[in-house]
Amino acid sequence: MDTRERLIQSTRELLWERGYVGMSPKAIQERSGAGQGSMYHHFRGKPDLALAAIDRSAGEMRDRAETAFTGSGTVIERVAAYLRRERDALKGCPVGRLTQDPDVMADPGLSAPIERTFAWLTDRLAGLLAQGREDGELDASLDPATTATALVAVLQGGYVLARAAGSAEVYAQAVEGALGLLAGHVRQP
Amino acid sequence: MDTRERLIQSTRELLWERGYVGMSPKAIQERSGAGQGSMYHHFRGKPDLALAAIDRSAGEMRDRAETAFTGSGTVIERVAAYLRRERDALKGCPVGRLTQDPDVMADPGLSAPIERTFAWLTDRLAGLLAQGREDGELDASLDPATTATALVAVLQGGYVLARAAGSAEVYAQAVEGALGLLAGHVRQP
DNA sequence: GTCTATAGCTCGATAGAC
DNA sequence: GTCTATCGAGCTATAGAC
Repeated sequence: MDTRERLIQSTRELLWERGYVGMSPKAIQERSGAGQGSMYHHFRGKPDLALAAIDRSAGEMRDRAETAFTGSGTVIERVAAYLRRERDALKGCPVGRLTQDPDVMADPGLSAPIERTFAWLTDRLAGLLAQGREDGELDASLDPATTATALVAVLQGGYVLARAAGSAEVYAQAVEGALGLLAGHVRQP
Repeated sequence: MDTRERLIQSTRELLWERGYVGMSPKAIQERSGAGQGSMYHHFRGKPDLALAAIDRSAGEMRDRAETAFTGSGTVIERVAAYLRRERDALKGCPVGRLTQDPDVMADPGLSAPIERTFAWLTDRLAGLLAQGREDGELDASLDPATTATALVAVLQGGYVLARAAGSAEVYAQAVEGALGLLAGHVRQP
């Protein structure tokens, strides 16, 4: 891995662990093994480096979701697979956590990829639910858009509750609760 | 409002807006109008002041929830009233947002009130759902504990999505999606 | 109780040698 | 490309006068 790549990876880790306000250029340098001059040669500064890191994390999050959504099985099975996918619940969502960072949200360049990622995710999931409704797999009364938003919110809130409790199990409970609620809208074949 | 109280209120605001790592004693002093010496006379330092602020915010959050839970109406009505209660969605949850703060979670004294608050909230809501099930208002298939966790997660995640989208409306959509899912488990009278 | 002064450190960035 | 030196500002806290 070259220096530029190591800088991006270290920044991704630090943004995940400490957020933007809690992350210093010095910490990035120490973790990546790059020197001061090296960092400022490859990137204009902290915001520039953070943007590269955020773009990378957002792209990865999107790719993983798409993999689950395009998997095999019924709509409900694919949604369940996405929700139950293995996650490091105690670390939180590397993208979602940045919405709590004042300096990230104050910078339109940094907040835009976050906004796009969640807009895409919610829309994609809503499309999947709409398809399940058309196929007769899901109740006609189920609203795809609000339901999709609620499901994504369960994941993001699950991280919050897991961290609050200091237990990844709480995340799993939130997911099972959501799937239990969803089960009431699945039509029996 | 005396100086000590102004310090606590200013700290609550800053923790809400910027989190613990993003909040400096200097900012607290400027917002509260208290001087350096004054702040360190009333509190031992930043962690001590933050603890007082967190305790206050957690207590308020608990009181508001309890008010909704003990209101009039069926269980579903009270749960809906709690979920739909007016909130400043774009500001996020003053307690939940602290779970993303590395320095808060690294300090057991600061994280304990957060853990207690969410444990209480989830348990209280689970008890309400259990009662609704006993009363025949809710489906017997609904698990109170996981459902309660999912509902609290929808709120916490709703804040995340609202901030990501820059729109309080997204929070409302998450709530309506959750209530729509819950509706499938309400027994018709 | 509140003030000012000061400490020692880190922040985010720039400069210029190699 | 990477290094070291340096900058001005802000950080969290302590000291001691009033």
